Amino acid sequence: MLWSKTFIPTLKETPQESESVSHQLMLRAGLIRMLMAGVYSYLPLGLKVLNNIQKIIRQEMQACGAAELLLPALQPRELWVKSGRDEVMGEVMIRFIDRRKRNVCLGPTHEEVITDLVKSQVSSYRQLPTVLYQIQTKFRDEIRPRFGVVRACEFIMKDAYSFDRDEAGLDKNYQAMHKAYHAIFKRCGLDFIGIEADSGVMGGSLSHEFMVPASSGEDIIWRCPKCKQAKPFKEDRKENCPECGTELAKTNTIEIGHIFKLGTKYSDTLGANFLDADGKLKPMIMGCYGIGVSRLVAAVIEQHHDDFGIVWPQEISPYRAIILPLDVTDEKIMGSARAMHEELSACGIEVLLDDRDERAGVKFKDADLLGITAQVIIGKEYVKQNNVELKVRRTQQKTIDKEEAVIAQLKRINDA
RNA sequence: CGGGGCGUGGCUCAGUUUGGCUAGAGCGCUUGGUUUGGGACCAAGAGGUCGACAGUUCAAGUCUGUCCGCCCCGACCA
Repeated sequence: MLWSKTFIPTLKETPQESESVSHQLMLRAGLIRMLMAGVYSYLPLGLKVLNNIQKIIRQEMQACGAAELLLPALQPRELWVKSGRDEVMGEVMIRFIDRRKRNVCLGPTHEEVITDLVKSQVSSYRQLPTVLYQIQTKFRDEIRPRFGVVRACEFIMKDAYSFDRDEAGLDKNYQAMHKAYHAIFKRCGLDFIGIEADSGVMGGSLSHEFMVPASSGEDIIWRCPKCKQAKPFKEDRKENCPECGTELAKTNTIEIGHIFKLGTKYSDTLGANFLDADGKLKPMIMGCYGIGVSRLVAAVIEQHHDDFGIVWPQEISPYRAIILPLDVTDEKIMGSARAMHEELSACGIEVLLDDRDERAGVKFKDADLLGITAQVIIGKEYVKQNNVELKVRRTQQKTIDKEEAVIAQLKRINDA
């Protein structure tokens, strides 16, 4: 991709509309722009990161046997009245009346819709378990949207739902999801904490939250600074670590995922029953599993940045590399840059070529700000010997090598 | 919703305390020239209902009132 053909409006100065690091960097690096409080546009670079995260999620969901589908965001309010959550959701759910005078709402989550769907299509124990998921936009009229994409009124969520014949089946699916979540967050380069939690409005017996330590985090967790194995706590119990006695440390965190054992809460209220082998009608045993996909982007940046900008973890970097020809009027430099761009693109490796007629300093600053994992710098002196520089964003270390060698190295990194 | 802060070209801000002539700066943008390895320099330009409405006044970016928007602290959550 050529820089001139995409849309990456970078900001030299920090916009005053933001206070958290991730929000500032997302604005400065041209990932997002605000339309109104809690509502954001994802620009090409932001969308690329989002897509990379979604790709990881899809792979791990598939690995644990979940099938992808897409449910409507526009829903009949009636379903929510039936489940009893029309009242529970209160002002958070956006409701309105359409031209046919139908009472509708924008889905803040999808337990009702999925249960209604599965109920109408599944009637036998032979069809269970069924595990479905979607990646979709949710609408929540938050009391106070903040930290940019971290608490937004319109955001992207991955939500999965399991339907089982019995508790044992639910246990199995719950464990599989728990494991998948670990895999997803690890691949996103996150340092995270799994913690047992309240089920809240979702209801049900057991739930786990996945928390990412970040200075701007809204949730506080207490954990032992010495032994990481020790169970973390959500409330201030003023206790010392049960393992080693050390005083617990306060950690600000962002919640990026939450999984629940719902049991029969929704199957009961919405009548999702199946006929079991013993000829008896029984309610399906449910679980639901959410990941805040757009919020994950912010969480990753909170953990992966330095004074110069974002430092993307390998797998979610919007591009594998950014090529920086330092003089676009120089035939040799541009020839080399284009050749590299073409060869890597031909191998399916996505690279960004900064073809802007800007001074070297501007390109260096922007490249560091964007945080793409590798930078290929092509300057006048090196290009004479067909050499280019490869800079690793994370370490800022540069190595000089032949063009072909750098291409080969980038291919190796991509395969890894 | 309660508490605090802010609103002036695309971005960052000065000017508001103490009202006064055609509303400023830096960055960005356009044109020309000189530059060219860490956000260059010179020159000439374009770009503004000073958040909105109402009021006070000879005169309002500046004073008063109402409203709107955004940010931060609390309850909610992925």
